[in-house]
Amino acid sequence: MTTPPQTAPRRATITDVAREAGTGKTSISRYLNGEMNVLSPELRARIEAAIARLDYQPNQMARGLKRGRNRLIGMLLADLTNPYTVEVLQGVEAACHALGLMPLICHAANEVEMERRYLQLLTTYRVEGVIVNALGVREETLRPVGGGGIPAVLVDRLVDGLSADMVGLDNRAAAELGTRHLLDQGFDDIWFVVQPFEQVSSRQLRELAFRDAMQAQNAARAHTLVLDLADTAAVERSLAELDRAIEAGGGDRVMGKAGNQGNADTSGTTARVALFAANAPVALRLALHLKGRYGAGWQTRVALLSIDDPDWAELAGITTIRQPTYEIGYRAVEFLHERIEGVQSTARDCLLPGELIVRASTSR
Amino acid sequence: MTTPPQTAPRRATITDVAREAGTGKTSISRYLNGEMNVLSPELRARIEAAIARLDYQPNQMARGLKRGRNRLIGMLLADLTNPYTVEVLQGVEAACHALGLMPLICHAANEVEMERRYLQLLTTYRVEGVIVNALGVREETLRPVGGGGIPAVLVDRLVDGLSADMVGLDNRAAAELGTRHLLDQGFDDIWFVVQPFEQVSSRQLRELAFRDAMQAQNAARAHTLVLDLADTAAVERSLAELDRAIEAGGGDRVMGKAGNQGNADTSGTTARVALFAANAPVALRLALHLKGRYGAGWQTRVALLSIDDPDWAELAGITTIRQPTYEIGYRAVEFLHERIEGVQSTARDCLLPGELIVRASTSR
DNA sequence: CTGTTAGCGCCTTCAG
DNA sequence: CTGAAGGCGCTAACAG
Repeated sequence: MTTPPQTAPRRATITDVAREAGTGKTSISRYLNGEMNVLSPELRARIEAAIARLDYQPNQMARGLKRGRNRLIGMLLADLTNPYTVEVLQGVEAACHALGLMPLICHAANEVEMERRYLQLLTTYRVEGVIVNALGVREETLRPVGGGGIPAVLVDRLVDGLSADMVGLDNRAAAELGTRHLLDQGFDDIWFVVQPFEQVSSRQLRELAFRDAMQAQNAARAHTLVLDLADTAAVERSLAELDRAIEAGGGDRVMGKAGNQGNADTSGTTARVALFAANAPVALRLALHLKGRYGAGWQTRVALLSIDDPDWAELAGITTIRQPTYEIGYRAVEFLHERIEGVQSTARDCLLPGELIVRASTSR
Repeated sequence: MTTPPQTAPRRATITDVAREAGTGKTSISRYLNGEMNVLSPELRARIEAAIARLDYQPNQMARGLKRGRNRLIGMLLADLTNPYTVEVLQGVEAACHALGLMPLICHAANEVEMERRYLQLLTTYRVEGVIVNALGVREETLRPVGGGGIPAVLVDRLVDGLSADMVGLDNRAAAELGTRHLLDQGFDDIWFVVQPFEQVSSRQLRELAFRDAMQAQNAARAHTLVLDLADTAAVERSLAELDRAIEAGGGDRVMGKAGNQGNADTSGTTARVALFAANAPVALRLALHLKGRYGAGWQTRVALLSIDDPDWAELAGITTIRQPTYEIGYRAVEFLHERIEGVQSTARDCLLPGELIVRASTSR
């Protein structure tokens, strides 16, 4: 109760504490680092008191400078607007917490240039490692990091030419799961809608797996539609194409595979159309459009399934494939931590399964 | 020149660059700090070359240690799951970027204990200032920060007993705007739904302003319902209460004000019920419930208006009051920056207006 | 214009 | 068990 804090009192340093405790800096340092067995209980008590009295808190920067590790790791995020990202982040934070790491979160807001700059900034702060979930990072961009000795772990997407640990959804299995569900429900004209592929490997993988799954099932009508959310005009055109297909009850374009084998199929009869969104942002855009066109009950008119399970999915009644986001984040940090501690194995992949959540939109 | 650096090539230091450029460290430092007018073009060129050759990047930690400022600011966030938070963050990042600051983002995930710990951690990293959007931070918790000389700016909520700059929505005006809109649309039995007030001043302010607005309009039926999203059972009970009110077409509880003055009111006739959500998380919970109970077209059955404008609002067709989130974040950083630069004025408030966005749910 | 000399706050030998 | 001395990478006076 005797602490009238008055004028911006310079924060106490280790020297202050040493003086206050009537000892040398070394002992304070030892205390801070938990080397209790090397301190007499008496000294230890004095130090404790001094620290409390001065409200001393060791300067992480100085410690980092000295021993070369500051417990900071970089977390480069392409898009915090995507619920997926936030969820992954929760796992990252939990793991960091458990491992005594501090994540430096950088949000590139879908701008490749930003990503580059942040990456550079991170090295400047001498982070011990980096977790990357970026849009356009190429091998060269990551050179100063992955190459320069700073360990890196990729989340959700690979970087071509870079060999690093990666953790994310098992895209192939997820796309198969979704496709099969739609086919099982009797949909036979499926449109896979995805953002421009760019450097994002997961988009490519999902689309590829979708096509493969369709082919494996001898399903005739597999379409892929690229939706560039950043380009309004392009979006309009793409959606118009979709409308035509939906309203024709099938549409005449058939991209998926070549031949329809013996399987009973629906050629001739009206096809049942379903939309397969590659992720939540796409799904939202589609839902908005469908609602505008078919009204409140659009879910019963056209089937929509999406990878990602944003909080509004339940509200909109769309079927989803939920990613184990928390675990993805957690594992990423664990991987990174191992690398920081010196593990040298070749690049590892950790592919986690998604979970199908069926809702009104696809259950007749 | 002896051993080609093969394993984890230690990052180049200023000393390395000096040697490489055949000069002293001081000149390098001068170069780094842009004191070009004090360097001969010749030397400058040599330095430039050396830096490029060594891929040198100054160590921010060391710089910070030396000059006492590391350009780091703390950003304490109560809930990244709330779109509001992410939007504010975008403004923060933009401003930081413009001012050469680096935000250290800490996500407390609605846990008061986490907030305390992060705040402490931030001081440990010697951040130059802190932007706080927390759930349960009280004056004492912020003592090591606001009191200990580190400037702090509050976002969206005040901290009792602490005098610091604050920026956020003009809650009173927003609540009035919403209330008036509902009344104008002919709703006369309005339920304000809000999370437990706890230490969150904005929740209290909104509720208070709502009641005041109702009273000013001589509107008889003003109710306040507290929805504790963290407590499933409690939520169920609260929602059941709401259902009763909605289905009675009015309900018998009247909490708002005491007397109904001369104004024409609806007593006797069936009242038109409307729900006023204090923020997006509440609105989402309400929407989910209403959809479950009244089906896809629930928006036409019961009116829902919410402060906050999450991306699914358009999809759900609910009326909202959009906050100037980006600007809130931007201003917060500007305030903080001024404080860091030494501005000493008394605590300032920056209240920004919200914007009403009318959608199906409240427009008959 | 340029280099030398001290530290910033802390940790780490290395002698007591 | 304890303390003194040196240095991490960088900047900030002072000399030249």
